[in-house]
Order: sequence, then structure tokens, then C-alpha cells
Amino acid sequence: MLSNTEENYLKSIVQLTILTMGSDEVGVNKLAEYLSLKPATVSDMVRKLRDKGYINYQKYGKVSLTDEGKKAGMLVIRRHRLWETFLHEKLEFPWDEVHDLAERLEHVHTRKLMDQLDKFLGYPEFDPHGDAIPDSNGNIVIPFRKTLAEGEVKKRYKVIAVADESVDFLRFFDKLGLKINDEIELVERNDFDDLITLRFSDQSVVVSPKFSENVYIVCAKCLKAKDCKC
Amino acid sequence: MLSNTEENYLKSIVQLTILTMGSDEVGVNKLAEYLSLKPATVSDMVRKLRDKGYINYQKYGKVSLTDEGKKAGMLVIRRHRLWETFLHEKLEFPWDEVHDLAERLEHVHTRKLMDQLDKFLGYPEFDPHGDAIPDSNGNIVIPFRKTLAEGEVKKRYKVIAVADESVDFLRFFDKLGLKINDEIELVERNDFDDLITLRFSDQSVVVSPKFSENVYIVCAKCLKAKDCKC
DNA sequence: TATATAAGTTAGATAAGTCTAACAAATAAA
DNA sequence: TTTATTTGTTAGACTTATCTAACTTATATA
Repeated sequence: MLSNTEENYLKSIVQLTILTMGSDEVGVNKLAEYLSLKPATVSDMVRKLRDKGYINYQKYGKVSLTDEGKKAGMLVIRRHRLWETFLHEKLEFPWDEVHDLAERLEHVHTRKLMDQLDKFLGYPEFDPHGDAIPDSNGNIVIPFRKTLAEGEVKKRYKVIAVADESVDFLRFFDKLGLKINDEIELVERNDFDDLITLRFSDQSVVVSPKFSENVYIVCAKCLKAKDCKC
Repeated sequence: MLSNTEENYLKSIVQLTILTMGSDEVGVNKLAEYLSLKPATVSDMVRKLRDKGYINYQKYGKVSLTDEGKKAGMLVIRRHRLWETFLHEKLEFPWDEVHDLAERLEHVHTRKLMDQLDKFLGYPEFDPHGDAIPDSNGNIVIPFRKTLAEGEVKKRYKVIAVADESVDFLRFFDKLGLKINDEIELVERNDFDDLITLRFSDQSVVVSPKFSENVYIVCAKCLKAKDCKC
């Protein structure tokens, strides 16, 4: 059995490794910063999770997930995203308010509860932020995607997800009038400061790298994001 | 802010005082037994809750709720019962499985979450076990009712709730073919051992005091349980 | 009323998860 | 290669909620 705390560690390690497509390991300091804890605290817990078989780790080394740890962490993310979907679609919460509640609901679970919730929601593929929901075995299909910052000028794209779930970012996104699944055109990129000019629903807006790095896109002609490789 | 543990204490005190219609105070030992804790543990917590203003209590005395404590405890019960209703009505959980999950979900809350859930459920008055759901101010209308054990021979009653939420009891109740809101006739009471013979949907069954003490009824002619005073 | 029993309290211990402060190892820079 | 910087560990302390064992107070009974 995993405590809430242990679940949070595993979830965070999944997020800092697998879900960022970068390295499959992470250092204690980075993990501590992500969890808003002190390295000393994480150092202890990491030993504990290694002893329990959820992570690979040795003193002064990096942390990576075992198969068991990966599955456990992915299932926390599944629960988080299913609850977010529930809160948004059934309880009419705006998408910037769902994260914090899901953060707590994700720890209440039985296999059956999540299966029934999944069914009730109609087996959603994506949460309100456009992130894929892992299946009940902890497997996830991360669709091919790039950030708006990586887009090419003059091309048309579809916005499929956001990387930042903070209230500030999401409200700003809303304020622009953008929505997940909207089609946009990347009109122009200013090479000096990387400001990008977008066009969508008859308006042009200029966005900063801070914004464009947090918006995921696929090219507009790919109907199914997961098949897109352009 | 109340911890989960503190919420459980307040909920339990509400259940042992207000909701049982008996005394409005309860002893430390009884509370400990109800919570499956040792008296020593409860003795400490009770002092803490008194210092925080939720209960009235002095050394070697009984415990009772302040207005604030009563409201806080009632709101935990509200959350518990709303989640039970959600699990039963929306996620299709049988009524004997909802308690344990609600026990954990009840501690995840914001005012808005519970208001939205309440709305989503259509403002239910009663949970799957027939218990009244307190409103968002912690007020509850406990309908007039008696237990089947207190019923009179030859009278017709309506089953409105059960007092025991254990899996064993609820499955036994199901097995008899009874349902909340069913009409029954109390055919006969055996004065020697208090066995009661019931009649409903063309069958007769004999039930023990252990059973009949856990079934709440109102007389059949009162359509609205809360108005019944017979 | 004296005493036995029930009810409640206190002290000290434990476990989980966190912290700070001091130290050690690994890595990057001079 | 030596030193500086970054990264990670250890030791000791704190908090919350729990326990056991010993003790105290209140209540019921003879």
C-alpha cells in the first residue's frame, strides 16, 4: 500500500521523466523543487521507495522508475485526469479550477471506483487540458506533438493541449479567446525575441515564448493527433 | 482548518448525540469505542478540539458540541451522504459498497465542490440508506420515525431507512427482497424472543430484533415521512 | 459510607513526514 | 589537478496521531 505522499512522489517522477519525453531519470534536487520540498526530505523518501521496489536509485545517483513504480505513478495520473474530466464536464468547473481538487481526489481510489468513473464519463481519451488519460493498466499513448514555440511560420495548426495548469496561464489562454482543438495559423515569428503572431477566428494576436512554449500543437491536416508525424 | 482526523471526531460526535435523538453529550470511552481508538487517544484529541472551540468539555466530564462543532460535523455528514448518493446513483455502486468510499471522499471538499455535486445530483433529500442529507449550512430535518422493533402488530408501515450501513446487514436486507420505500405489514410479534413476522410483496418473513432494530419505518398512511407523527 | 468498578487522564513511546544545519560527494572551472 | 560550486546525505528536532501502562477520579454497590 502506498501513502498519499508516496503516490505524489511517484506521480512527480513520472511527470519529470516519461511525460516530458526527456531523460528517464531525475535528480533529488530537481524532484525536491518540483514537490516544493527540501532535498533532505526527498533523499529520505527516495531510499524508502527504492526499498519498496518502486524506483531504481543509489546514493548520490539519479532516480528512475521500476516497472512497478511506473505503473503506480501512471495510475495516479490516470485518477487525477479522470477526476479533472469529471469536475469539468459533469460539475461544470472551469478548467483552471479542476487541478487543485483533482490533486486531492486522486488519492481516493479503488480499481472499481476508477473503472466506474471512466465508464460514466464515456471513456474519455483526454482531460480538460488536452492531456491523454492513461488506461487502467497505466499505459498511455502520448500523441506526437510539438509546442507552439516550435511551429513553423505560415503553417496551420490545431491546438491540442497546454503544458501549464496554473490558474494564471489558463485564464490568460481563455482571455485570448482560444480553446483546445481550435485551429490557428502561425503567421509570423520575430527572430529577435521569438514573439509569435497567431491568427484564429478572424483576429491576430502576438504571444510571447513564455506562452507559446506551454501550448501543444499538431499540424492542422492531421485529424487524429496521435497519428500525426509531420 | 480541520484535519481529516478532527473531522472524523466531530462527525462521530454528531452521530452519537444529535442523530441518535438521545443525549446531547457523550463520554470519552464511548466515543473511543465508536472510533475504534483507545480512550487515551480520544482524551487528548478532545482537549485539542475544546481548545479550538468545537466542543464543550472539561476533565472527567462529557463531550458536547458547540454551534461551530455541530455545523462542522454536520457538513462532514452532508459530504458523506452526497458522495454516497453519487456513487450509488451515478456510478452504479450497490448500496453496501458506498460507505467505505464516501468515508474517504468526504474529506475532499470546498464549498463549491459540494454545491456543484448537490446540484448535479438534483438536490437529493436522502442518501441511499434513507438518511436525510444536511443542507449547506449544516441543518438537517430528521424525519419522525421509529424502528421496526417499535412497530405495532397489524399495522402497515413504510420502510424509510436503515440504521446499520455494514455490508453484512445491507446484503441481508437485500436478500430478503426488501427495498427502501417498500410497504410492509407487521403481522405478528413473538413476545418471548421479539421475533417479528413481516408481510410484503406476497411473502412472509420472520426477522430478529437485531434486524428490526436497524430498520426505520413510518406508518404507511403518511406519504411524507417528515410530516408523520403517528 | 466504604470500597469496588467503571471511566478518564497522564507519561512516555512510536511512526510518518517534514524541517534545519552541518557535512560529503560529484562535477565543472580555473 | 586543484579548487569552487552544485548536488546530495546525515543527524537531530518537530508535529500529528496513535499506542501501552500506570495512575486518578467518578460512580455504583454492598
